[in-house]
Amino acid sequence: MNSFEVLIVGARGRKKGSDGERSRKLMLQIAAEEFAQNGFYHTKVGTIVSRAGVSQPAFYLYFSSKEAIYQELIDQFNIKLEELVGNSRLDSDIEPSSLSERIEVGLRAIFTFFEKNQYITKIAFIHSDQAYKIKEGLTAKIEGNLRVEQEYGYFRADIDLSIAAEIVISSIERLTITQLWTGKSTAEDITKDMVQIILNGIVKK
Amino acid sequence: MNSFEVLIVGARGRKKGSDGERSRKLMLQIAAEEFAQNGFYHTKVGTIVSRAGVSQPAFYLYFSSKEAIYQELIDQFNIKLEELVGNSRLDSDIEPSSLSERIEVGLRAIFTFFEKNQYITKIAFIHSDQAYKIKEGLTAKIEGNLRVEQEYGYFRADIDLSIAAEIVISSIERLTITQLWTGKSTAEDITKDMVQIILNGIVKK
Amino acid sequence: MNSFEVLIVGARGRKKGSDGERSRKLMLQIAAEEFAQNGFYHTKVGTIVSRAGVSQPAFYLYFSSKEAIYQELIDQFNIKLEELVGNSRLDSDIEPSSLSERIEVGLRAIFTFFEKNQYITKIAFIHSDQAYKIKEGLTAKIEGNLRVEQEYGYFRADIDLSIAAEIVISSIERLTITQLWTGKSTAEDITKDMVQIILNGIVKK
Amino acid sequence: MNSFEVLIVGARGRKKGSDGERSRKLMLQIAAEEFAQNGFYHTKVGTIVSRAGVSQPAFYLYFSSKEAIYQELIDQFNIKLEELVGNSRLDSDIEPSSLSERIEVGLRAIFTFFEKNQYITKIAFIHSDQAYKIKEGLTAKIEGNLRVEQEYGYFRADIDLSIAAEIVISSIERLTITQLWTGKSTAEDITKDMVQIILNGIVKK
DNA sequence: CATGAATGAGTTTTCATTCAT
DNA sequence: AATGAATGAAAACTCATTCAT
Repeated sequence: MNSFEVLIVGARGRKKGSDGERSRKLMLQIAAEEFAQNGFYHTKVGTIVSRAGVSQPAFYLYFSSKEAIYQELIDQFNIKLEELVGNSRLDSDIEPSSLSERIEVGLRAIFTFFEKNQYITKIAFIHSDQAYKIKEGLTAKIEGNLRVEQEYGYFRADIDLSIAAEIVISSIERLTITQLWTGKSTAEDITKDMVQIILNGIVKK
Repeated sequence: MNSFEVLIVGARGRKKGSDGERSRKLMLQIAAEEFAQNGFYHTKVGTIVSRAGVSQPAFYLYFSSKEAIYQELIDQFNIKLEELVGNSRLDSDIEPSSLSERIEVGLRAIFTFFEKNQYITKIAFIHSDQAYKIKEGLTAKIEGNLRVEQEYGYFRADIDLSIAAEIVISSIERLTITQLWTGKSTAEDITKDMVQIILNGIVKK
Repeated sequence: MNSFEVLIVGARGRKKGSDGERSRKLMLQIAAEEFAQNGFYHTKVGTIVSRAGVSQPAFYLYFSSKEAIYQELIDQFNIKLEELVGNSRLDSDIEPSSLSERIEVGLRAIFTFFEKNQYITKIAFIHSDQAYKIKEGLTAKIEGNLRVEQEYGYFRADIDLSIAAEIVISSIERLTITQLWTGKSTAEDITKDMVQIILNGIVKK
Repeated sequence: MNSFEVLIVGARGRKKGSDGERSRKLMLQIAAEEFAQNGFYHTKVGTIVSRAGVSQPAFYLYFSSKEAIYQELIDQFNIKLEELVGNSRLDSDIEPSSLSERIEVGLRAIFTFFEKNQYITKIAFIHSDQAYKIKEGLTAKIEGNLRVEQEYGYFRADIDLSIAAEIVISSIERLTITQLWTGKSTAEDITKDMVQIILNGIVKK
């Protein structure tokens, strides 16, 4: 930045990066909403910028393409998800709490996360092309956790844990959509019901 | 008509399934493949017609719009699904066969159906806007069936059957995609594993 | 027509030209209605044939193009109009009837003609590109008639008869549309009112 | 900005009438000409933009559709016509000038207006679907004016003024087309001739 | 006489993206 | 940091017309 530019910026009294960063954040936010509600193709760059009150070129100042902003939202989701599940290391040192309680902790965390991040979850986890990969990763994680429990002898040995993990992940997805996001049920209740069924089954013993 | 023409006509089968009907069927078939593989927006009418070896206007001879042919494929799925589950009346007179066997019958039928109708299932059941409604209907059906079993005392009374039904439907969807369509597993095996887990849970008793 | 064709026709038992001629007439009729009501561009060949219950190629069996059938309707109008005004030779041998009566005869004939031939009048006289020419011809005719009367000393010498003729022709057109075709007035009444005004003016003397 | 650029900008008039506005005006102008000369259907958006030296999308930057720009021209005509006739309030206090002079003033104004606004007059007043309505409005206005004169005793009481108004309006239209726009006659002369005939008729007294 | 099937040649419209300033 | 103005490239759709039978 040469002295001339400094003068300009000084004259306009900009806090460094402030205005631009605000536009950028705003567009991301609006894009999340639009993509989540209308999907990638029905979301127009024009809609995003006009809702953000900026011009079309402003969009390309911050995002290289429509794909890019979409991807950025997916990345956002991935990072947050990583923060969530990366930490939940249910490995070897299993706590003394009851089995279902332990599992509920993780499940509830996911539901709560999906509840709080509805837009990007919808985009990344439900609709994007990468949803398959993301779910695959999460499934592997869950399968890993289940395997630990199995090795500890909590679970039956004749269960195909990859199938079990798929059931868990798909149930999370669907219950999030049909129960959580519709307000029909809370993260707490869904978690309880789900764990109950998956751990013990539905058959009367 | 000389003998050569006779051959041609014979080869083309002019009589059975008029030319028009053949073009129509062909386009539907190609469209199913394209929509399933590339989605609605990436599927171009131009691709469908060129693969079908006809001109663009020919498309509009048989379908009023791109949306219309898409919807027709969804309707096709819905009709076939209705034929499948409409008949599976798990009514009062429950047979003496074992519980899991009974349930497996229905589940296997669905997996087999999804296996045989991969394209339209992908379109209608996985990707279309109406997928939500379709699943809702199927979920209700499953919940109804479960409720009958519950009334017969086979299932625990404290289970939320709507949640159970959601778990079933979402598991079917996911396992179809990850196991069945990838060839990782057969309808038979998936059914067995799924029923095992959902009926009895994964916990060692 | 060779003997083979004769056989075919004979076999089908067709009265010569009957069927085809009927289709042709029917299409002309429908076309007249459609063109009059919706104009040239909004009238589709497809609409004409489907209303006539025939196939598209049948149209081209009788008319070489959409333009051609349109032109044929205009020609129809022109022929009929010619029959009408060609005869009305108000030349030298002027009858002893009163001036206005003489003029009314011609005018009433035109209004009645337009009333009976609404569709082709609308097409040829109001909307077609040739309307200008047709009106020009009719205007010249009227001017000719007026000139005869003028020479006989019935009309003022300082009147520009070409302007007068234009006023007559345009009034006929407009009153046909707004009074006659809407049913607001009859040919008889319009004629009287019009002649009254144009002969004597509206000023109180 | 160097002195050359200054020249250019000056030449292009960047400040006054922004570039966009200029493109818009230009397209409106060209469209008026095209629609007037070739009609709605033979006028292609492609012709307008290529004559304006811009790309097709530029058209849609300023007009939502081909219909829209057509309508805008009609609106333009209506507004201008309203300015013209809205003011011409022939109210109670009729001036001492002669009757024909009074009427000539209004008529001449219309002819002059049509002469100066040939394109939009052709479009809106002659060819558009709304021409009928527009003429209806103008006819009512004229009839109103005539009625005032009639009440003042200038006109005969036995005249159907709605018919008279129709004659006036249709004559204006026709004489505009055949005399004014062809250059055969001037607004001044046509007005005189028309008023003469309509006020006093063509009969020698 | 008649048609089922098909198409050439447009035409409007859309949208992400960029240029010049 | 920002934008007014513009566009390349496609896409869906239409319709008069014709071919083969």
